[in-house]
Amino acid sequence: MLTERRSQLLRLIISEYVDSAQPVGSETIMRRFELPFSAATIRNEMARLEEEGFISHPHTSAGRVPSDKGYRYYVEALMQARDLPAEVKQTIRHQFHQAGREEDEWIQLSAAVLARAVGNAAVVTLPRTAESRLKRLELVGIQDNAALLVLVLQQARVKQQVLLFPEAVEQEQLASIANHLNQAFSSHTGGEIGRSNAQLTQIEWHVANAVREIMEAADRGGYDEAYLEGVRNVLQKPEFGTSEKMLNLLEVLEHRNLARLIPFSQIAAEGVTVMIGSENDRDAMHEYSLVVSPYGNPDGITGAMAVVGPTRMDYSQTISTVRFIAGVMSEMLSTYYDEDAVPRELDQDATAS
Amino acid sequence: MLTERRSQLLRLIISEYVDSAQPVGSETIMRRFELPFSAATIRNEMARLEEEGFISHPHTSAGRVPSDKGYRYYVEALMQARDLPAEVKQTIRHQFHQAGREEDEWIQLSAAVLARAVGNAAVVTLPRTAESRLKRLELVGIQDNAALLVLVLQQARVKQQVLLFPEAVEQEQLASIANHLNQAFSSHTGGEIGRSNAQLTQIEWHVANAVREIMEAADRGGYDEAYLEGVRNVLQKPEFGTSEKMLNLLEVLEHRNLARLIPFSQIAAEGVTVMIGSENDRDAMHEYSLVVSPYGNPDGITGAMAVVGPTRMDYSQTISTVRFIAGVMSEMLSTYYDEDAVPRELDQDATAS
DNA sequence: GTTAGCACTCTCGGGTGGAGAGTGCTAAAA
DNA sequence: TTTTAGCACTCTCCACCCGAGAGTGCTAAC
Repeated sequence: MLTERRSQLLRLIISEYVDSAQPVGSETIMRRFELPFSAATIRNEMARLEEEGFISHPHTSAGRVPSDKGYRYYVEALMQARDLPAEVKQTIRHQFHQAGREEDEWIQLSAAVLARAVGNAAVVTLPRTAESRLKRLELVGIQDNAALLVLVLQQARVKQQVLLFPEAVEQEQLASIANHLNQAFSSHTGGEIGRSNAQLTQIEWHVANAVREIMEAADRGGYDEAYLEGVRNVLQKPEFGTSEKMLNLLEVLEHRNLARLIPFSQIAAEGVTVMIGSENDRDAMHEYSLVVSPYGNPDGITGAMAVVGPTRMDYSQTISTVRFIAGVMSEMLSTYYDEDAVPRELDQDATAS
Repeated sequence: MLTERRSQLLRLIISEYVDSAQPVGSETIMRRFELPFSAATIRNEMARLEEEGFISHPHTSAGRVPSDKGYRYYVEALMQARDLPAEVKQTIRHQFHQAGREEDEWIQLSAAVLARAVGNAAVVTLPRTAESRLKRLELVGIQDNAALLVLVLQQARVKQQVLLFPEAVEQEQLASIANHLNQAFSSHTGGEIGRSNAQLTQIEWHVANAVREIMEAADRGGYDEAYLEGVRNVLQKPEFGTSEKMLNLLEVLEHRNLARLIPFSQIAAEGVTVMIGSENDRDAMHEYSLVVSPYGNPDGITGAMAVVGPTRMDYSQTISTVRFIAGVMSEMLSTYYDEDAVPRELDQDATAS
């Protein structure tokens, strides 16, 4: 494909450009890396690299800049995937140990940790199952004709909604409704609840309907919810000289778009996927790269995390970091939320204080 | 204080500057408003207004720009507080009716609605009580030695946390623990739970301790949580020509700082408070104004909402909008969450289907 | 008190011109 | 055949200047 020397040269160009954000010239690179041949030779090689599309010229008399194809070749063939240093791992783990109490909180924390570790923006979706199942529901009266409906779904997700009744309902009656519905619908999916023909009073049917709606919305929502951190990391980079470019990026990272940012259909079921510049279908992303990884149990509860930054990024370090953090999160997920992590049968042996 | 004519002139200058974002000159304003005196007269008046600090000069030969003091005078004395047009109110109300199911969701929605209505950024804090009281707790097993603790607090707030036990605990036992703790602690505050000397088993004590921690964290957290929308509205305004200024604003609006943005100690308990530029203690806010209002029941559950934008903003329209939306939200809050809205006694008369 | 006239000040945009960086080509050296 | 030195050429960037335009402040007349 490429001669050894040209490969190495490409590697150096990328490394230098990632550092300096300046187009790199033949002279510069020769001095910087004390290469054993002259600038002229490098110019010849660069001309070839450019012919083949690995680097390009912003304008005639400027240095060279890696193209998307160049970065792609680098990621596939040149980059050595080095492991993170032990102390970095330690630091990251430590930050996770201060994780908040609620799921939302620690997902958000993970986005912040990732963003800081790679110096770019990070998006982390909430972990989801294919179809949620009801574990328990609870009705708590808050007014004569209003109650808070709390659903506990599998994998420790909690949903809540205020229900209004056409007439006053007493606390006792709420308890009995909850009781009945728990018996009827425990471990059912939203769809199953809809199709069920359990005997229900009118008011129970009203509640069951709300339960179904919430669960279906949760499933439909799927990866809608995600946390974004570190936008300022990206915006501070030299590529954002003009406020126009900043606004563009901010538009891409709008709250409403976050979930669409991650191309779920195109990422591997496991491991890190890299999408460089125009490899991404979305036009607005053509100047940015995405380093994505799913996390969680491959056939259970999963989410995805992504680093977003200019195509000029340290892919090696970013990939290692994403891989590591995805691992840590998968671990935490099975420790805390995965019901299959420890077989249920062990229950029998257990004693309680 | 100011002669009538100077007042009116100030009003026109502000109105023109808010529109155009350009320093306004004597000629411009004369032509624009067809004033019955000449530019020279206006220049004389402007010189006086400047002497007294209501307007200023960016540089010698530029037009005039309102100062913070000028805006302040405008807000106090010149601005007519006009009501929002009925159809705008209707539109806003309509947007609220599509409100989400969970409290977080509709607070976030309200921030988006406010931001759009005023064309600036908006921050809305979650509504809080002074001290939360436990309404009900629930333990749902998710692994042999882990359970999800769900707390329902007054005002329909829900908190959740995964609890790990030193040994396996069966579902029945969880139910009995929950039962016992519900009896002991229902309608208690976190502090009261801590001081209680109820008879508890070791594992119950473990759970009660977690409950206390969560509740105290929730109270301490207070206004920590807030939603921000419409940053791009602000960033698109002409005052943000340089990316530097954009970064400054983004820093102020960082997620972690949101709650500190609202100077709770300095806002009125009711009605709209306006803080213009350097009236705000925070240096970073000297170029921005804040239009703040609390919402909710004055002595019950309350939150605050604020509009953030450059000092050059349409104060009249912004104030009206904030006032109106705060009203709508207070209304919704008492409809859905305020337990005192309808006296409990009515319960007696109610019948249920 | 108001106005016209006018000199003055400052910004902004366009144009110019050199410095600097880097290229591509050619011809000689290895 | 590959590598290198030399050199003309190109393009950007920055500093500088200049004139147009907008607006002011002052003065003197109405």
